Amino acid sequence: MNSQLPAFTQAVFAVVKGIQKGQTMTYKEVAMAAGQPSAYRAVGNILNTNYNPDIPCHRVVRSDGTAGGYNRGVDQKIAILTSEKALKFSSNR
DNA sequence: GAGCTGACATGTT
DNA sequence: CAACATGCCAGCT
Repeated sequence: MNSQLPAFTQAVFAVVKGIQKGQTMTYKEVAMAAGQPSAYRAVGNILNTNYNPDIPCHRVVRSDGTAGGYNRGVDQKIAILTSEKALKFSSNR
C-alpha cells in the first residue's frame, strides 16, 4: 500500500495547519503530535526543505517561543508573528 | 555535570 | 538532487 507515505509529514502538516492565528506551536509539540517526539529535528528539516503553502510553518517556533529560523527569511517570520502577536522574541540565540 | 532543544548535517531511499 | 529520519554538537537552564 502507500508505504511511501510518510505519515510523519502528513501528521506534521495536519498539526501545523491546525494552528490558529496568534497561536504558535513548538517543534516538540508538532513532533509529538505527529507521533514521533524524537523527530523534532525532522520537523524543521521538512519545513525547511519543503515548504508547503498550505502550512503556516512560520507558526512553528522553538520551545522558547522564539522564531528560530525560517526558510523564507527569519525577517519574514518575525514580521508575521509580530503582526499576530504570537512571537515572544526574535532570534535570541 | 546532566538534561533538553535546535530551521544543521549526514545517511538512506 | 530531493525528501524523510536520526544523530552529533553546541548552548541554555
